[in-house]
Parts: sequence; C-alpha cells; structure tokens
Amino acid sequence: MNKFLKEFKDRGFFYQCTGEDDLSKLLDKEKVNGYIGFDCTAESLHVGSLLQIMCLRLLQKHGHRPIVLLGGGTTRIGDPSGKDKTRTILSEEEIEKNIRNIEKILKNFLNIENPKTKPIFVNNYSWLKDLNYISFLRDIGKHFTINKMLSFDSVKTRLEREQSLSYMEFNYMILQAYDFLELNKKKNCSLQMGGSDQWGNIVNGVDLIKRHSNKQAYGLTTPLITLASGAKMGKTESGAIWLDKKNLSSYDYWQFWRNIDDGDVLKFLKIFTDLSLEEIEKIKSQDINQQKIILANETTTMLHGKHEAKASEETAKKTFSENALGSSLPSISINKKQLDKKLIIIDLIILSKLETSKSEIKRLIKGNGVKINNQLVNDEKLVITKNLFIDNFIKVSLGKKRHIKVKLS
RNA sequence: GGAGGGGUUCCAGAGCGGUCAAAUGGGGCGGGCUGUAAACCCGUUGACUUCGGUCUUCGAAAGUUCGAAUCUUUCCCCCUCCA
Repeated sequence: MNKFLKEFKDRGFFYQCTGEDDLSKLLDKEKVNGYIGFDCTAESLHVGSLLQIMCLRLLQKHGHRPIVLLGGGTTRIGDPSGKDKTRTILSEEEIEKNIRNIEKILKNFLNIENPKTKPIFVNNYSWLKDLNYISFLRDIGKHFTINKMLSFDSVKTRLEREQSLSYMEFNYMILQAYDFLELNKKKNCSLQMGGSDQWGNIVNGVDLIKRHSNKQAYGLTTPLITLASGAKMGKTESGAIWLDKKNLSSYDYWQFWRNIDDGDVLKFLKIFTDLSLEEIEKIKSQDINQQKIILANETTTMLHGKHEAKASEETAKKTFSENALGSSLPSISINKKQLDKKLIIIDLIILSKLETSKSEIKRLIKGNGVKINNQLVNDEKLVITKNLFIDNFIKVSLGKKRHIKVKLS
C-alpha cells in the first residue's frame, strides 16, 4: 500500500475511499494534488476542522500538494448537509473577511516554504461567479439526474421532514462536484478529502469528472471524531475551541488538550500530532498525565509555536501545582479609578468575562467556588482593595479550572 | 385532500385555572473523592435586586377571568394515520 495511505490508515484518519487500489498506485507513481474545501461561514476555524487540516498536512508530508478550497462561492449558497434549516446567508464583505482569516490560520499548519509541495489556496467564487446558466446546465447539469439527487441524505432528510429545501441549496451538491471538476482541470487535482458527511458530495465530483472529462479522480473521507463523552469535537460548553489567538488564548488551547479524556489521548496523539507512531508507542507507557502534557505541547506548538506551548505548560504548572501566577494566564487590567468606586467581587468577575450572570456568581460564592489569590470568598459584597494586589496582580478563580489574572494599572 | 396528536425552561419530558420560575431525567456549573481524568456522592441550574421583592419565560397574537403554561378564538409550525 502507498505510504501516505498506510499512514493515513494507521493514524486513524481513514473512513472510506473510492478506488482504493488505483488511488494507492497513483500516489506511488506521481505527486498528487489533493483538496479539501472549507466553509467560510465563521470568521475562524475551530478544532472541529483540525482533522481535515491534519489530512492536508499529512498529504504534504508525503510529498504531495495540498489544495485549500475556500468556499467563497458555495458559502453564498449554504450546504444543506446536516442542517435542518436554511442557513442565514452572509454578506459579501463578511465572507471575504472570513476567507482572509481562515487562510491565515491554515498557513500555520501547512508548509508554505517548500516550492514542490507549497499549498495552493483557491476561492471557488472565482469560477462560480461568472457561470453562464444555460451553458452550465448543458455541460454540467446534464450529468446529474434528479432521481439520484433526491436520494442523497442531505436532501432526503429535509424532504422527509417536510422542511423546505430551496432550489438554491438543492444546487449545492452540483456546485461542489463542479468545484472538483474545475480543480481537476485547472490544478490537476485528482483527490478530494473530507469528513464522512461529505461522502455524497465527493462521490458526485468523482462521477462528474468521469462523465465530463473521462478522467479518474478519487475521494477519501475521515470518520467523525467525537470525544469520549460523545460530544462533537470543537465545541465545549464554555465555547468553541478556536484556532486563533484572537478568539482563544494559547493557554486555553493548551488546556483543552490537557483536559482530554483518558480514553482519547492515544487516538488524539495519532491524529493531531506529528509524533511518529513509534514515538507514540513509547509515550504509551508513560504516566497518563504526562501523555496529556505531551499532547497539549505538541498541538499547541503546531499552532502557536514552541514558545507559547512552553509558557502554557509553565503557567499550568504554576496554576495547578503551585497555586502561583503564570505568565500566560489570561488577564485583564483595571485602573485605580475603578477601585475608588468600590468595585465588588461580583462586578470584577463580570469585567473579567469569566462569567456573565450576577446570579450565577452569587451561586458560585455560596457554593465555595470563588477564590481570590487562592483564598475562598464568602462575602458576595467583598470590595476589591489595593492591598489585595500582590505585585500589582490578583488572581481570580472560578472553580478549579477557570482562572484570570487582574492587573492594576 | 381527509382524520387525529402535539409545540413547555440548554435537551428530553411532566403539568392541564391559583400552592408554577414550573415535577423528573440528561447536560452544565460548583463542592467532595482523585490525577487539572473517568466513575461515584452532595449541592445548584431564568434575570435583576437596596434581599422586602421586581421583571421576563411554557409556538405567536388576541380574549375570558380577581388570577392562565393550563380555558376560548385566530394564525404559524411539527408528527402520525388514511387518500
């Protein structure tokens, strides 16, 4: 089996594939350009997309070229897969902004130096915007039968539940297939990867290329990765795990990985780090918490760099083992004027954005869940005074895991 | 098109004129145990509050009533069965 494909399977990326043997041979024979499409509905990516990003990274590692398709055009339509309702459509400016941001994030994960495997970033808006309706129907539309389109899950579920599916959304799968065809023609792209929910869309593209150009293309999908708790990757109760510093500090990113369930650690080491399978095999014998620290360091280094990862580890150590203040703990600053106005603990926590409801904070105080400088707070009216600051800082803690540094400026 | 059933707080799901900010379970949060796990146990879970209360919530709107999640009317949406 091809080396890329083998590692893809060994690391747990593999779900299903079209023409596996032929794909394996192709990957052996030549440098393959493979693509994954990213939706541009949000301004950033979160860990839910990380598996796809790692696919491109792995592809690149094996000497192939990743193509990142930023769906500037298709985002204007909205993928009905897995959606009950029509998505809200974003404005042009928002989409453009999102694309720039997402591209920036992806560049953290892909090697943009090596000219041989340098990723290509494309926006499908460039070919979708000027499509001529009549010629599109004649060239592309003739290859799709309504009968088949109606049989796809994304369409079927919507129809079965008698939820409206607009003609616009109904066309999404054709456009995604057309994307693949375009990339095949323009960028010699013969592989599309994606999550298992994209299988139908991907196969449509493979079929279209076959019918339209009589060329062979391939699809490769990854399983849906869930946490041991059953939750989807990406979103936690306290918010999404974003892949950029603006939305989530490197310390919080590190913490996300540090707090992974025991049962997921090995799986995640294989998928989300570059450690070789031999190294992971060795790590297995280490203490489980050490394994989690390695996972957190590896993933954080990949995204935010070694320095940030180290600082996060250091801060975690200080916060959890030494009850001290670490440098990368998220922080806010307040000024003397605010202190003079009798700032009480509840308002300080509101300012810190650690919690947004005053009632909730009161509950927390009653339940012994709030600490200032590791001292339990019993009085919900506790006034924050200067002498609480140690070296100009105080640490506010909610429960065991939520901490913030408050700086007096 | 015909006949029924239903929309309740984050989710599932009880309530069916006052004692309802609404049972119970799940999830979340906090505490305990531990390893910043899991499992388990305890507490808590609309917002604001001068802690007296006040305000918003049971698909939407209007009405009956001293009083409505509960009754009436209209509208919107979902489900099941028959055609």
